[in-house]
Amino acid sequence: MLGMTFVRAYGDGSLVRGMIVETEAYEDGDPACHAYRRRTQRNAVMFGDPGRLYVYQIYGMYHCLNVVAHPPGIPGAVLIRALALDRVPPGCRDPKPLHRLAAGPGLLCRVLGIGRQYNGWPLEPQRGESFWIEDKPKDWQGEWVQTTRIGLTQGVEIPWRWYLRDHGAVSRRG
DNA sequence: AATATGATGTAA
DNA sequence: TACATCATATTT
Repeated sequence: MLGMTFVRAYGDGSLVRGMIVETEAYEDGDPACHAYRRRTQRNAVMFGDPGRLYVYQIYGMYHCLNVVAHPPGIPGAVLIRALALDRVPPGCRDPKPLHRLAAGPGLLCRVLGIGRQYNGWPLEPQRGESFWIEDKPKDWQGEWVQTTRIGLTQGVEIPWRWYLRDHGAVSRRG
């Protein structure tokens, strides 16, 4: 998904695009995955159709955005950790430079107004508010770096974080 | 530059 | 009790 573009369409028809510059992956059998133990109300979307949004709240004040990645019945998702936005989203009051506005999973949800109301939403254009992902150009080139995931206490050693090398919108390097 | 802490809701 | 975070404060 690195290099692809996540698009947020608002009810008034305006769009904000963000190139995906940092991701993490979570799957069945992975102790850091919310679906590690069993299906619950919170993680149910991860057991459903791929290409839907899995949005959860974390630490009481942030949300994180994932894309369901496996066939129905097999939990797994990709956490979008950072986006390089093409413009300042409507209503944004964060004074940081554009390339830092979505540099982190909690930040990108906050600045794009993504909360649990979008849990389970399909990734496809539709009337009103919607979300989709656009492929990268055919000639697109980018070098990525693979590391361990951030903020975990379980599955710490699994190297399932990727980010675009030298991109300013990455939340942190290393 | 690295480390600590508080804000805060909800799932396990 | 722990947590897929972030901003701010404090210590190296």
